[in-house]
Amino acid sequence: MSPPPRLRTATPARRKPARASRRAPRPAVATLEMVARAAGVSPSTVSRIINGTAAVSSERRLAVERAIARLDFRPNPAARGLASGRSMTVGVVTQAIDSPYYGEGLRGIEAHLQANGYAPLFMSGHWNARDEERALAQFAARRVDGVIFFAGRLGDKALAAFARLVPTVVTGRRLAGPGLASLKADDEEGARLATRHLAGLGHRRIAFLAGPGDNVDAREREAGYRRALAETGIAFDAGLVAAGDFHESGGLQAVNRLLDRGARFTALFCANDQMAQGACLALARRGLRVPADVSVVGFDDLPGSSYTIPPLTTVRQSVFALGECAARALLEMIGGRAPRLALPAVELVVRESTQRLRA
Amino acid sequence: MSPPPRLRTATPARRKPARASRRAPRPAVATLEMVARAAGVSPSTVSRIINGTAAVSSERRLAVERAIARLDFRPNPAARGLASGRSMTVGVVTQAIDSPYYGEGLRGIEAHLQANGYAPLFMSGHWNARDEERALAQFAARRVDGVIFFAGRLGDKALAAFARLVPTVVTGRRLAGPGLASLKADDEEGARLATRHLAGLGHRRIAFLAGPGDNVDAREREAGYRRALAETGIAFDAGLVAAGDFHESGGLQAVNRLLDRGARFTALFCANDQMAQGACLALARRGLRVPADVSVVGFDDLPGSSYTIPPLTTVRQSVFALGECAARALLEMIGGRAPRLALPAVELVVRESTQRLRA
DNA sequence: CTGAAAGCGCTTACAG
DNA sequence: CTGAAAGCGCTTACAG
Repeated sequence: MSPPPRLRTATPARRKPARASRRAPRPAVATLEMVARAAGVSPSTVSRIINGTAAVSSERRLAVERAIARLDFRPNPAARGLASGRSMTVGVVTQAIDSPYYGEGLRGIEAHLQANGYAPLFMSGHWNARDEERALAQFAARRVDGVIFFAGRLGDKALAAFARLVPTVVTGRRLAGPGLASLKADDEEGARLATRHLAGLGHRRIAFLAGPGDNVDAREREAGYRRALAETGIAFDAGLVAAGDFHESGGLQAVNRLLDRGARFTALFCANDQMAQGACLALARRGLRVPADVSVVGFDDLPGSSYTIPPLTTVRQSVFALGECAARALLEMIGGRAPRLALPAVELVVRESTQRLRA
Repeated sequence: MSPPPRLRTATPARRKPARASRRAPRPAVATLEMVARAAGVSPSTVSRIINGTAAVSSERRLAVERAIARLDFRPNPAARGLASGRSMTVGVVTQAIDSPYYGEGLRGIEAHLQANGYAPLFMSGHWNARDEERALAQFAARRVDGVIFFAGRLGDKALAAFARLVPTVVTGRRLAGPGLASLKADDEEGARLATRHLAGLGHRRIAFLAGPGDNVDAREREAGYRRALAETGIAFDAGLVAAGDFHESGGLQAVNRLLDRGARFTALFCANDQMAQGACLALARRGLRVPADVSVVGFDDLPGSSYTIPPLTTVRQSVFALGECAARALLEMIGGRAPRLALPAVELVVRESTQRLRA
């Protein structure tokens, strides 16, 4: 594209005209200097008042505040960032801005950031390290004050290296270092809860749809499944486990494979809700009713999961809270404080896709 | 919060030290001046090369390009924005960053913007004019080069006024003016397609779950429903229409109301997929099978709608494409060109929630 | 408590 | 084709 022309809001780098023409068109936005002139003080003073960076006599303060209001002055963030070295902006590497799972987390991030005067800059990583790296590079170039790395595939090493330059909090893995903090839900505990719920209902043949093997959450969920089996005295049966990919289609295919190879089960724990949804469709197609013939539990509690047919029993970990906590921790780090890394506990949400095993 | 301390990436407003200490810690990022020095040219020349803003002798160009690569130089956007009046940033007012419906559109926007060197700044309007106004004010303060107003409730007047300051494209309504363009899917046509599909299957008693009355899309979808009825010689029956809110819960309640008042219908067209999902649950609870007892059609084709039980027949309007087109149109406006405002046509996606009326 | 001045890292008329 | 210089709109040491 050819370079775009200037906008009406532009502030061209042009020398001031020797003398302003009478009735020059009012510029689109006020500058600090205009406020200072209107209030009869120096720009420094206006800056100090805006930033609360020094005590100022109350009369001046009043005059300045009135001028700000009258001119509807809003500091230019670019100028501010350039002068102060702070951009009041936080980069967020999100894997897919439209993910039903992560979306809520972005909202949590946005809410907390906004409440503290920061603005999020979202960039999609598309679940591949190259795009993630590109996003980080862009963020560095834009001089963000910090970065939230919401899940993703980039290696721990690369992340740690980046964090030395820009304070970073990463989600979905456990990792720490200079400028780096992490936040991780207790996926194993959630999976344990889910599986024990099924066992408590009398089920002994509990199948499991696993997530991608290179995903930490997925692995921990499998660990929780196995731990719960052990705790309830059920022998692990590899024939009841099928690999999935966290998508509906993967859940559907996994159930088909399970059924095709003659696996017999009365309950099914899926490593996430999307797979559970696909699994339910596969079961329905095979004439198996949920929960009459097989009880199904998911994981995540997606927004839509209380309206599936039947409404899905699942494990909730508030992704909104995850986003909020990540943002909070990051701002704490930016502020030079120790980040609080606690997350709300995971909990089981019992709905209508599970029932007691009929004798 | 107390003002955060400077970051490692900061560029503090401090006088240069009288003499640099030997072995000063290498600054986190290179500046244009460093590149210029390394390449033995003036900063102006480096700037011109980067911006392709003037012809430069190829030897210099080579030297500069090498210096840029070696120092991994990336222009500081804040400085750039301040000097040029262009921020290379576009504000996007999104209603809910985690909406299953709009998410895909944000991806479309992001993709097109990124491909053209722009970065999106997302801000949630939460479906209320006050937050939307706040977002616009923030965008103006941040000196974005343009704004995409993705649906929303703000009045046409206010939007038109804003667009005089910053080029704006709005979706979900028809509106034009200085600096303002709009993009609107043909909702009426989509609804007409859906209803005619049902009529074509032999259904005569086709109920309708309407969306919120203050929503343009919702109103157009109702208009399409009525037009299709007229075209196929079916009398409109107000008793077969129930008000909804575009959410699952609203769809569920609307069906309950319909059934409670004894409405009889063999088909149901819902103004969006989320309501269709709630409607299906309500029908299931009343012992009505989809599609055996009632055929159901939705609108939007959400990512999950091919995995509902049964997979939902619906109307697709590519929201991704909508986002892309909006971004394209905006960049065209920013570039002083006439925006292209065409959108891909809506289409009916027939799946398993509809079937021919049994005699 | 307050102002004058330098500086942040760029872009771009201006003058060769 | 190229450089020196001014300017964008702020912040902040420095010096009262």
